[in-house]
Amino acid sequence: MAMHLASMVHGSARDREGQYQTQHSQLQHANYYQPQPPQPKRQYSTPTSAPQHSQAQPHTLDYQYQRHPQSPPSPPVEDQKPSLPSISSLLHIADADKATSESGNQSPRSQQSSPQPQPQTHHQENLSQSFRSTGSPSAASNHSASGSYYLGQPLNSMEPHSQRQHAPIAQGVKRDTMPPQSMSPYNPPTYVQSPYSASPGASSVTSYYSPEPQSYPNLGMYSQRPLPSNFQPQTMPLPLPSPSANGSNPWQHHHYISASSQSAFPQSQDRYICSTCNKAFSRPSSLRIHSHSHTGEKPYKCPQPGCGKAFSVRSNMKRHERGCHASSGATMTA
DNA sequence: CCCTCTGTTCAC
DNA sequence: GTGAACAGAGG
Repeated sequence: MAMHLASMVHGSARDREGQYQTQHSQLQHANYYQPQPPQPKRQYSTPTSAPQHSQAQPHTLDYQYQRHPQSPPSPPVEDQKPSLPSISSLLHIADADKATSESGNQSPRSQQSSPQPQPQTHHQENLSQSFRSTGSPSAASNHSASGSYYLGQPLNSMEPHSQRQHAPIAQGVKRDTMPPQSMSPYNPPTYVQSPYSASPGASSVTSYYSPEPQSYPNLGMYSQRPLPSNFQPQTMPLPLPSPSANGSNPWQHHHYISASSQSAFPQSQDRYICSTCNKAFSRPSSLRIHSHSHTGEKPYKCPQPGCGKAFSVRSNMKRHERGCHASSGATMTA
């Protein structure tokens, strides 16, 4: 797959000008599709789902979608983990004044490299990541091991259509307690690099697609649970506990579900839960697409010149083309 | 086995 | 006409 992506990335973007269907390539090309650049006005806003983004796509939430639930992008904070204070600084400190207790905070330079507002952020990050990982504190330190997405975005926008047909699980769980701030582990401040290809792991991981102009809200937004839809979410130690404070990890004792138990449940069940609306999906990709409804992301733009419409779902865009530009465009190769 | 992509279908 | 979810196909 990786190679596949890679190949796509290579010769795609321009190859299919008419198809603009290389999301993969998008990650490399900031302008994924926009055959026609001039589209100053917003086509429309989605009143239903994304109240806030009406103003602009650049959302507050970043969504770095990593394709591997189990190997999320190593957050920059981790990457650029506060390196130990340089010896010189230490010396300096010891020498001059320890009172400053520089050691207490991040090394000065680490801050510059990773604009981490406060250590807390890091904490919460781990927290949000870990709590669903498996409850294993160790997982917290390296959430990459866990396979969990979490869709936790500031928007409280509940699903407009409210769980269309199934709202199996999580319904009972109240995430509202989740403060937006704590929700986005990887906040924009964390990445200052280009919004595109924001995925920190882009370098190493085949961070395939990051079409949106704004970096992905990231996995922080999603939660993948190894649990069946019928499994009660009560185990979810979500919000409140501020374990980091006292060191006693709440997750520690709360066991999710044993492997054996897991096997008991069909894995095909909805395992990916949108933390925003608690809707469950059986596929990560579905969840990702779904997330667009919350974020208002519309990565797929109608290639037809003059038509600035954008869609969050590719097939919808295609359909739009067929329907609206069938006669005019016919750019569709297929 | 898991994932993404695409087309289809439903609901508004 | 469009948003959104599902299911099948393909990798």
